[in-house]
Amino acid sequence: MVTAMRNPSPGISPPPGRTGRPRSAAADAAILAATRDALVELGWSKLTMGDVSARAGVAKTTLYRRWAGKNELVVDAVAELFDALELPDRGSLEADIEYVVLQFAELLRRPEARTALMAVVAESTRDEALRDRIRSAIVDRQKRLVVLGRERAQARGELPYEEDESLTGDTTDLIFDVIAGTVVHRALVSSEPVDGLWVATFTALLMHGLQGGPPA
Amino acid sequence: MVTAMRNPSPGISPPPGRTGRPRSAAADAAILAATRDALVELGWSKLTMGDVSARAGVAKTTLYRRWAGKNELVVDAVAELFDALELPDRGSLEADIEYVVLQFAELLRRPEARTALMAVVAESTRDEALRDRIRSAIVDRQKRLVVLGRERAQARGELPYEEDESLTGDTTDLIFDVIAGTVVHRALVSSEPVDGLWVATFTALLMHGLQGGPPA
Amino acid sequence: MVTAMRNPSPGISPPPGRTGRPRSAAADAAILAATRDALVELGWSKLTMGDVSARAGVAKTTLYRRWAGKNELVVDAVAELFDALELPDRGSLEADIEYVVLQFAELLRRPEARTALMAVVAESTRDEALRDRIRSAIVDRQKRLVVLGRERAQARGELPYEEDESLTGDTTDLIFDVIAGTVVHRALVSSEPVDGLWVATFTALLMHGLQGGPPA
Amino acid sequence: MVTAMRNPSPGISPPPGRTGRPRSAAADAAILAATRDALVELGWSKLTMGDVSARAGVAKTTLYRRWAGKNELVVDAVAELFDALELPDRGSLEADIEYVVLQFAELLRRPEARTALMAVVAESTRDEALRDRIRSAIVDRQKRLVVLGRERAQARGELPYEEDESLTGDTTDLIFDVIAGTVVHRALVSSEPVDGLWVATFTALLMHGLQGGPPA
DNA sequence: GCATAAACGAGACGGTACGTCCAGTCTTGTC
DNA sequence: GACAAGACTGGACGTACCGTCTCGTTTATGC
Repeated sequence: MVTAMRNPSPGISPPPGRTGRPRSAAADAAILAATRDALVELGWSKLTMGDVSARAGVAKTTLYRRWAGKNELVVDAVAELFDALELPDRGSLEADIEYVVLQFAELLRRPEARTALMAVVAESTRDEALRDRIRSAIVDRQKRLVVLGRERAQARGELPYEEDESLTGDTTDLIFDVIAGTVVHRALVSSEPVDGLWVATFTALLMHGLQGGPPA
Repeated sequence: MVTAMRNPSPGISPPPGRTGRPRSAAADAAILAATRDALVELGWSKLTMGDVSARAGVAKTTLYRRWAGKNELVVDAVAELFDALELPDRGSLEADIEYVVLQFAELLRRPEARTALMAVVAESTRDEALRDRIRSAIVDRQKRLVVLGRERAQARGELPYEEDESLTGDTTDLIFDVIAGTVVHRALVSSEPVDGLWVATFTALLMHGLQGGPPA
Repeated sequence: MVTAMRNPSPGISPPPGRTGRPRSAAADAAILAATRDALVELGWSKLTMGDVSARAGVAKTTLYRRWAGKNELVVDAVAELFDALELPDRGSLEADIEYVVLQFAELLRRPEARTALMAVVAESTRDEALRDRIRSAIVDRQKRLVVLGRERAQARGELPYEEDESLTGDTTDLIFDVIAGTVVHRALVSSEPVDGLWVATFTALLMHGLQGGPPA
Repeated sequence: MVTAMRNPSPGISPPPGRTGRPRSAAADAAILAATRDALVELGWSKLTMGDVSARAGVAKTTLYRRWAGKNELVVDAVAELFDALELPDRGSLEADIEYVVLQFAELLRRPEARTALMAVVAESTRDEALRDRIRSAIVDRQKRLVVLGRERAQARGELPYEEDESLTGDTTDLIFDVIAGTVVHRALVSSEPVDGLWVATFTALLMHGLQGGPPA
């Protein structure tokens, strides 16, 4: 199982000054939990900072001392949900892919995950800093799954080793975009179920694509 | 060129009663255009109904008489952007796919399209009616491209005819989700460029996947 | 009994042109009745033109064709309530005064009368035309009661004949203002009951004032 | 000179809790002054909460935090105008009455006073709480003038001492209603000038009435 | 008897204000 | 100096009426 270390202190860090009352560590956890609860109940657009602070039993000031705004707070609040994805060895590349796709689809059934993910992506289209934050907190962290699956498949002989190592990253990115993008689109845009049958079909397509030879 | 008929009367339709002053048709066009302009300048989250009405030279009441809110308005405003996608015959399936992917990527470079699409999808995670609206106004309309490309490929002998006709729809949906989802994810989530090289790689993967034999 | 002719055609009169569909007489009555009903139920400030038109089964246009606005409409609607005041001969000046005071107080207990009277007076402080309309439609019409009561009292020998006829009007006005003003103030500003005991006390004060000799 | 203590905290009082930022005292003064200015310029019906807040340099929220609405705000804003009325000793009851009547008439020439007074009275016909507010903020406070004038007149021997003390309040109320009501009616309803001649006539009537013997 | 022309109902229109809600900041007293 | 509390400015919300307008329809007259 892959467990990544997370920065335990989210959002804005305090200056390294030493005097004064230290920040409450419990507050961070309470705030992030309250944010997830509020996302489930209210969704992104009706979630308010005041509501989160009230749920967390914390003053609004405390929120703004740690996060710049709703976007940043929500990214941090949902990022660790995505870290729960894992990739046990199911014996074959095909099984590994099916497993991770189903796992990802299940995550997207959680309202806080689906609404938060799309909302912050939408916001990030006009906000470079937010885009970076999403990438580092969510996207890049999950590429580990693709890397791991690929290494296993290569060890099993299901996939060839990349000759030109400079392309390794590109291929990883492509596979990641195909899997993540297709599942998100199926689940959230087309609004169709990601069930066993569909996953099998999709995986077959992907397997053929991957094994069809080195990309041009 | 594919030209689809659009529902000429967007949003909320007036009751079929015949009396009273008829609604201004010019207002609809002005409002949708103003919405797109505002999306470009302000983005989704800073776009306000009052601002749109002012740009369109129309009273706020007129907006609310026709659309239930910002979500519905924006869906209609951007839907017709997607109708501009087309699929001229480039001679081969591979070329057709590359063309439509590039075209789609170009559309997603328009700020009004990228921000609006993700925002309404985010909202639709808690709003069944909005989800239906997105599907009928945007998603389903663009599946025509997949259907057309596939028919051409079958005519050219690049793809087999589906034996079980009941699967035709499912395969169309899968291809659509893979193409649209992957491009959206690459462009908006991974924030990487959709350039010629990447398109060729992606297309190669897809071609192998499609030709690898009947799915399932 | 005093019955005054009222202008049967309220508000704005149509030009004396002869062709075209004539205005509905029934509409006028329905509108004024609807206005009074709405005043009772909603009061001045919540009464709306749209509501009146709906109650009267009439289009808003029809209202505006006949009255310039809410103020004018309401003045006309309540004016005739005040015409119902009368002054039967009760045998003495004192009894006549008591009778008319009680009658007036009773009128002011009607919500449409009290709210409409004060509201249009308030509006009239910034609207010369409305002030004139109130005066001609309401105030001046009721001075007849003072004139009649005074003539009777003079005939009975209870009051002297005014030697300087140029003062007759002034004295009428003064008595009118004292009676009407005091009753209105008691009922609507001080919010105290105008009952038999109070009326007797007030009348006694007034009697002494009137009989105390010619005003300086 | 009579100076009455005013409730320093108008409108809605904050809960007696002790935490949080205290309300700005300067805001109250600015708001009431802005309200009076707006009344002069716009009159009652065109005065808006938004306009007042803008003039006072204060957010609309701050207004609504302290006053329930336009009515309550205006009562407080004009109440202190009425507190400026005073009753210096002019040497005789007659002179005292003439003085206060002229003073009151002058107050009613101020547009903010005349329009506000009648408007809130009109509204109060359907609003018990507003009626109480008017009574405590305006009406009852000015009865002090009648009480004072009467005491002086009794000290001078111009008026008898009330034998039945339980009637003292009733007589005060009656005199107050007669004076205030008559002047208001003359000025605002009959729209006639309250000049020296009229005041002398009215005062003579009132003097005779008061000296004519104990009422009832 | 048939054209004329105004009145009529319906309801959309551009505006203005409403009273509420939330964002993000500031000002207290307490820890 | 962090914290809870809550008042602060500012701005958008969605609604309600205003008074005007534009339709199609109705209804007295006068040619």
